[in-house]
Amino acid sequence: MSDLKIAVVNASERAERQVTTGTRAWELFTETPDVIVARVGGELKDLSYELADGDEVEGIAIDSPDGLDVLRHSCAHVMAQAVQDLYPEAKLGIGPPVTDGFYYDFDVETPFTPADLDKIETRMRKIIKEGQKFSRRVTTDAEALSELAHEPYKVELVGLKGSGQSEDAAEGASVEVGAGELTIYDNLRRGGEVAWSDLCRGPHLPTTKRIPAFKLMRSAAAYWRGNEKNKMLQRVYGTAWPTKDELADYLHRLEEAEKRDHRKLGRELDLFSFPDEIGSGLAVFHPKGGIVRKEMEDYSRRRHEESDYEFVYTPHVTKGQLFETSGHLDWYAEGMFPALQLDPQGDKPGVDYYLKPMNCPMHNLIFRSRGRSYRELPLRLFEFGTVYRYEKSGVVHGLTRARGFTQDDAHIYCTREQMRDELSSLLTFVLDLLRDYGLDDFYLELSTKNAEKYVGDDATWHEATEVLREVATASGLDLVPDPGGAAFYGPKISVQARDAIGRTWQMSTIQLDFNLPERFELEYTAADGSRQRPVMIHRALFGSIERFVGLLTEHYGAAFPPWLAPVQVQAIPVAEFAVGYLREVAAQMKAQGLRVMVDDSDDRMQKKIRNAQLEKIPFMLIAGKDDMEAGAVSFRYRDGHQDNGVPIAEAIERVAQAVATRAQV
RNA sequence: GCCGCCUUAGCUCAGUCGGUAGAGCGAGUCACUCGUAAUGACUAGGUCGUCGGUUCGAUUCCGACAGGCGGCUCCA
Repeated sequence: MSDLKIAVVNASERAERQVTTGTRAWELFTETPDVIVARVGGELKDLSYELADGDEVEGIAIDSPDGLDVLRHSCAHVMAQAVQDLYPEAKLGIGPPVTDGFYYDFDVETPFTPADLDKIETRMRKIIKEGQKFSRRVTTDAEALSELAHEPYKVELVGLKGSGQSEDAAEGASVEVGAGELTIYDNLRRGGEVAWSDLCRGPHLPTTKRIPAFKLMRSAAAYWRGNEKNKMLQRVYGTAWPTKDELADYLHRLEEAEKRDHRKLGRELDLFSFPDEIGSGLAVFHPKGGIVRKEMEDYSRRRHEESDYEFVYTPHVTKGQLFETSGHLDWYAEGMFPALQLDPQGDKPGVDYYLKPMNCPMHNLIFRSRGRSYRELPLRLFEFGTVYRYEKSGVVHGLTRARGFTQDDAHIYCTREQMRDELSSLLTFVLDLLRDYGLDDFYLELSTKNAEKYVGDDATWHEATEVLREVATASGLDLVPDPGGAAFYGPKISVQARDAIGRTWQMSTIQLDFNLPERFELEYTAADGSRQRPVMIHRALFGSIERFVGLLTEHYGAAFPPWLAPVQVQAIPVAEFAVGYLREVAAQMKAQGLRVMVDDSDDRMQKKIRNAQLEKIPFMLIAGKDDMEAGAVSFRYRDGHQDNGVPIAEAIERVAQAVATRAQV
């Protein structure tokens, strides 16, 4: 038996240790029970890993990002074991950790019901209680293939690994088969008996008992290897946490998110609806939602005016020829509503008209309507343009994924020399405007050329991409690369925003287009009299106004800041005698353009307060005898705090000020 | 588009093991006039998503379709 020199490291310290041959990683962490795996030389290893000379070992706690992944991955294994215990015919797909949880895919005859999930969960608790050991075993492709002969999907993964394709086999497949050696994990009962085995790269928790808290969430179908041509498997989603409290917090967060659902709030607060009679994915805005939307649009319009955009209007339908020129019918016909055929003559087909899926072809026609000079550039054409896309039935979702929506769309035509300044000021413009709507947590994504699918020459792509990268970097925001993510016609930056409860939404896109200027043969006359092709930039800030209304509804939980609130002030008389007095005050506020309602219903005051509270109105203005005698009013805010006896003029000023500064109250 | 689940009053939901339905909120009327989250009483409101099948009889069972929800795929 010889001695090994190893080092135990963590973020702040490094300790050299001598241990004997055969020492296992767990022996280094007996004092730190929250360590569940070890990182050795950059790779995560089971705690049963046998140390080698020179190893640098870091204990990974269960509540660290890597630790959580291991916990959830192990929990997925326990679930798969439970499923195969209960349904022996179930074939295993893959079972990786995901954000906040895990899933495992199964091929079963009949899909799981909620009652099945309860049974599986009960079985899992039993397995966890047994404290089965996750035991790693190295195997060969041939051995694995024979051992897993009854698991067709695992066999397929082993085959893909052999051909070096495991990385793109499926999202999550790399947790089953890695690039290196092939391993199987046996779950051992106390006596050493093998309870269950699964092809897996690991690492895992030491035992099933180390799963402190979990819950199965739902089952749904998913295509094998994410390809819709493949068979549908049944996917069971679960979540797992280092403590029961964290599980409870997580479930609470989901509940809170549900309360903010814009579809629910839209109905409750009478903002918008989706009448079946109109069709799936097509919204109508009610008066109150109309105010939110109009305020958003009005402010956006004003800012665009200040930034030298010119406003254009274009129709919603057009002859198919336009979309042949633009290429939309080649590339996106499936996503467009079918053609309307006009004026068929006997057996001769008529002319096909299409609802527009994008505004750019129309804007190009405006550019092309007469000769353009370099003196006009950059030319910025802006439109709230309503477009229609035939979204597949399963993806339509409230205002966020609709079949008819309005883009705050602009196309900027500039010279190649102007491109850099234009993009730079554009990004600033975009971020400033989003901030004015109350979003302030952003990062950027740079989508670059897909080598398989693109038009235009490499030099242009390179230049444009680098300009986008410089502009993005200069913003100081995090920049996430999205290699190969660009559309075929040009690279783009997209702005991602985090909302009040930490969810990210893709917001604005700024996209170069090398395709349409060619297809439409756009030209301007340069200073030297030559004809030049302009650079074309597509940009939308909200993407879709409907979606942005939905996003802000969820961001604010419908408690909009006063400037966006459908009703800014609800005036509530203590009793009927105060109605006239409040009408007087309300009239003065209305004269300043404020949105005020006087609740003169015969409800009791308490009920009126409750109603205004439920409607999330920013200012309640209450008056009774005391206020009337003092020429004052009393404020009550959404958080319940009060400010009594405020002189009328001061009260009006307070509200007007909040609206003017777009403050939240 | 694919898989599963769901659809009863304006909203949220009970209910009918096959014999045409009920609550709360909301709406309307009346009474009450009250200082910070629900005053009381009464009234109206449903061809139980649509169409077809089984049945003496279907809101209930079966099928198709539409719409919704959760995922998957997709998102110019």
